[in-house]
Amino acid sequence: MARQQELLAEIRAIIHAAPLFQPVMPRTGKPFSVKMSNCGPLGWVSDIDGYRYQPTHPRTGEPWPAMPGMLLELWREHTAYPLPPQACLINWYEPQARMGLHQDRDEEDTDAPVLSVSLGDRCRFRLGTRERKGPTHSFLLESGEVMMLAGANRMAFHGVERIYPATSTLLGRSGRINLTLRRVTRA
DNA sequence: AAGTACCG
DNA sequence: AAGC
Repeated sequence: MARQQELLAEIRAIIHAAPLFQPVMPRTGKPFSVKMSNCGPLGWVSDIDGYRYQPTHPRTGEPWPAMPGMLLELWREHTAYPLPPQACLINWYEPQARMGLHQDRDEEDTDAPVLSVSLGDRCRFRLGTRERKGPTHSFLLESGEVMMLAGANRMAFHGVERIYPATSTLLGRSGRINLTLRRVTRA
């Protein structure tokens, strides 16, 4: 719990420097229901032109804040990957926010696992296979849980079906923060 | 046309 | 209403 509070404080400082932005779907411009920011040398963004990783914030033009040491440690402890993560995507879910089924496929390095940390309210998470219409199952994810998508699951479709408001007091209000650590380039 | 981090 |  104290570790979660400590991590949350780091994330709040990051969001202060690199404000949450509202991504939109490529081509259609439809806004996502989640808000995003990033830390680390690269950040994931989505706008009318497409999905990509870039070194700067789309609105401020500033480099993303540094990745907190705690996250680098988590990566080292949980993945046995030789290279450090380059991007930490911060997804902010208001209670009504969702994330449709998708794959994380904008990374060159698809051997590196994807590591996710949940903070705040519980959510129902859905995990499938590498095929969009493959079978899926869903389960609860709660504050403090660390989930790794590796091996056969690295390219699995996944999404967030629902947030359960007021199921955690960590944030001081309803909502969920998900941190997703990724290695982007190969070397 | 597929495909889809949108949508129902 | 979720789970699909």
